[in-house]
Formats: sequence, C-alpha cells, structure tokens
Amino acid sequence: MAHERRAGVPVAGKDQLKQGKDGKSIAVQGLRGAILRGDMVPGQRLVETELVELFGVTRGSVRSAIDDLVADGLVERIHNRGARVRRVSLDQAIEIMECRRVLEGLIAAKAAERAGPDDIARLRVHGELLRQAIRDGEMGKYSTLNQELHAMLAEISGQSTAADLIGRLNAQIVRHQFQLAQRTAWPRSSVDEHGTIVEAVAAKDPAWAERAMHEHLSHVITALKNAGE
Amino acid sequence: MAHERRAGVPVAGKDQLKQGKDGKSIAVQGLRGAILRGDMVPGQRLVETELVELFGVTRGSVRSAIDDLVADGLVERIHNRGARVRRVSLDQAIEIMECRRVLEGLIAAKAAERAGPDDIARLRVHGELLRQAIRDGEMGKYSTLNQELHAMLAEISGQSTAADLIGRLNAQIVRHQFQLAQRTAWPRSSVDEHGTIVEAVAAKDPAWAERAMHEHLSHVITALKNAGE
DNA sequence: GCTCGCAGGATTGTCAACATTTTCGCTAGC
DNA sequence: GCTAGCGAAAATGTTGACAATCCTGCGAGC
Repeated sequence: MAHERRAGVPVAGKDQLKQGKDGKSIAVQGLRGAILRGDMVPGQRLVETELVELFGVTRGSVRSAIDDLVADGLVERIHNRGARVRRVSLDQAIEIMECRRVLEGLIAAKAAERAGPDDIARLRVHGELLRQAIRDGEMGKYSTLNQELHAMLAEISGQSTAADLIGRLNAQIVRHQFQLAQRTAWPRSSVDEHGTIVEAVAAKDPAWAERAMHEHLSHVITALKNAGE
Repeated sequence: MAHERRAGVPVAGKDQLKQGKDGKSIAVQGLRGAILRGDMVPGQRLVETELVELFGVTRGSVRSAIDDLVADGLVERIHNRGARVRRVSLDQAIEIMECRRVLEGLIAAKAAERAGPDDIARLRVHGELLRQAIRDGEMGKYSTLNQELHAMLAEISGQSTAADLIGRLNAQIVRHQFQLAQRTAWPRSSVDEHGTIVEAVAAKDPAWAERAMHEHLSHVITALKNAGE
C-alpha cells in the first residue's frame, strides 16, 4: 500500500523473460507450440504425467499450463476426466473469423487515423513484398508476410486490446487456416486486397480502410464455408 | 463453447453444481464477484492468505482462481510480487468499448438475420420496458434491462464466440460504466436508440441493425471520453 | 546527515504425497 | 451368448509442507 506503483498498463515484455525460467511457462510455451504446430491433434487427450516427462517439469506446472490454455480456448477440460485439445468445428471457425473480421476492421480504421509518414512507407514496402510473394506463388512467404502486415496494422492502430483478442482467436483456428491455405487456390480478384488496405490506410481514410479489411476477410470466410462442402 | 462459465446462459446445470462444491470455483466466483461489485478496488493487493480465510478454501484454490482472473484481464500479477486488481485507465476503457462496439454490431447484424417471430415479440416487450424505465428515471432497472437486451440479442444471433468476448470485455470496465451511469445525464437523443435497434432487428435488416448498434455505442464512447475531462 | 548494506519478516512459487473419481477388464448370473 | 455388477489400476483433484524471492526497518560507515 505504501508503494503505489504503475497503474497497470498493458502487456508483458519483461514478464515474458522472467517467465521463461519457471516451469509453468516452459509447459505453457511447449504445449501451445505443440498444439499450434499440429504435433497434438484436436481431440487428443492430454495426460498430465505424459506431459511431465515430455517437458521435464512438474505436474503442477503442467496442470497450471493446461488451465492457461483452457482460458485461451485451445484446450477443453472435463471435470475428473482430463483435458483434450479442443476440436473447433467449421461453424465455430466461421464464427471466430466473423469476430476477427470486425476487430480487424476496427484496427484498420484506427490505423488509418493514426498512421504517420514512416508507417505508411513501411506498409507500402510490405505490400509490395506481398504482391511479389503472390506472383511467385510462394505461399509460405505469403503467409508470413500476411501475418506481419496485420501485426503492423495492429501496432500502428494502438488498439492493443483488439490485437490481443485477435491473437487469441487466431490461435484457435490455425489448423483451419492452414488447411484452407493448402486446399484453396485464391481467386485473382482477391490478389490485391492487401494493396487496397494499404492504400486506404495511406490515404488516412478510416471508413475505406475498414471496408477494405471487411471485404478481404469476407472472402476468407466465404472460402472457409465453401471448403466445408 | 469453451467458456460457458459466466457469459450468457448456463448451459450445463450439473457443472454449476459441481463447480459450487470445489474450492477453486468458490474462490473464482467469490473473487470475481467482489471485484465486480467493487468490494475490491483497482490497485488493491490480493494477498493469498487473506483470501484463504475470507473464502474458507485452500491456498491452492485461491492461487488457481487468481490465475483465472488474470486470464480474464481482471487481475494482474507480477512475478514474486503478488497479484492486484487491475487498474483500467480511461484510454484502455475506451479501447475496450471500441471493441465492444464492433462486436455488438456483429451480434446485432446476425440477430437481425436469424430472428424469428417469437424472438421479435420478446425484443419488443423488452424495448417497451426499457422505454418505461427511462421515462420513470429508474436507472437501476434501466441498467438491468439494458444488459438483458444485449444478452437476448447475443442469444438470438447464435454468435457465442462474440458473446463470450463481450462478456470478458464488459467485466473489465464495469467500474467505468458504473461511474458513467451515475455521473451522466443521458441526452434525449439517445433515449430511444434501443428502440431503433429492436426495430432494425424486427425488420430483419442486418446492415441497419449493425449501424444502429454502432451509433448507440458510439454515444457511450463519447460520453466516456467527455467524462475524463 | 545521507547512503549503503544487512538481517527479519512476510509472501509467493514449487514440489511431493494423499484422497477421489473414473475407466476398463473380469467374473457371475440370467 | 449377453448383460449387470464388482474390483483393480490409472488419472485427476487437493492438500500441506518446503524453498526462493522480495519488501522493510535498523545500524554502520563515509
């Protein structure tokens, strides 16, 4: 009480470093990585003792890590019956993408409001790289650049709350997105949607940026729906 | 889906019963309630041993409960330095409300798509009650009805992901909203925004419903901004 | 007079053992 | 031949004790 420290501001830069040491964070990072990487498939049981010897941490840490991932929606647990990797149905994935759509729209709009000249320059460079990756058919590079572009917009927008929510939502559907990227040949019309978004932000036109982002993600959602049939 | 803990509708009856028994859930509910009710003010330290004797559960349960609330953004914890009730700045509250704005817009749109005749009837009744509460100046009743209306839309929309996100976001800013409700005399123009939303949903016009919801929450955000000056 | 260093006390983080619940295989009975 | 009931094994949930870390107050030294 004597020490009224910093009013809680956002996130955790140094916390991450500190947490890297203790057992819980090793378990969290290991488990999250394994699930996101696909080493553990949806529906698979997570037996605590197995994870103990897999990660070399105590059972308490594993337990705590599972709690964390349950809160993130990556794992589901049933009382006295253990935990398993959450299986996200296509309908749920669509729901999640619809949330992402409006949140990314918000970010795009705010980014358009706040973007400075240097931000715009960086965005343009990234947009050009994206176009090249698409033209050369390098899907891996495209995916990486795509994520970086969204991250850049999030940073410019300053909407850390929205960015955080999107991060969580995305983690839940990486598998669907991966499948989508592999099975879908993107139509020519959607090739330059990123370019439009960049342009809208550069023009500092929030409404346009939001519309462009909405349109872009609507196409992804449509592709998701079609993939299910 | 993964989190049917708090938000809209208690799907699992027996889970509630089970959760009521074990220590962790008692601690979670108790702590969340205390924070939301304002019994514990932002910035206040949460000493584990104190909570132990307050709720009559073990320290492990308290610890686990704190982890849960950290994941929900209600509490922040610093390594080896304990946990405290998260202090949400006005800027952060505005950010959160902007997320809520677009998510509620999504829900309103989807609700307009899916609403059946009985849903519409229920909404109209609720809208009328809301109007009465405003006319009679009963702010407490207004607040309750307002929440119920939003919950009803969330249920109709079927977007449980968005509803869950909104539930979490809302919990983080109850304090701000409470202060806002007490200090602000709502302008006449915003009196019947709820009516407009209900009408738009009843007309099964998603775009209109989304616009109406956006406008409504934009006014709340504006009020929030003004309250800070 | 001020700063640096150092125990003392308090609080959190970790761990290993105990209790409870569920599941699966087996036997007995219809 | 099939189903119901029982018991052992495995996995989970819980508890209490131990170790590491941090804040506070006091005293010595410059």
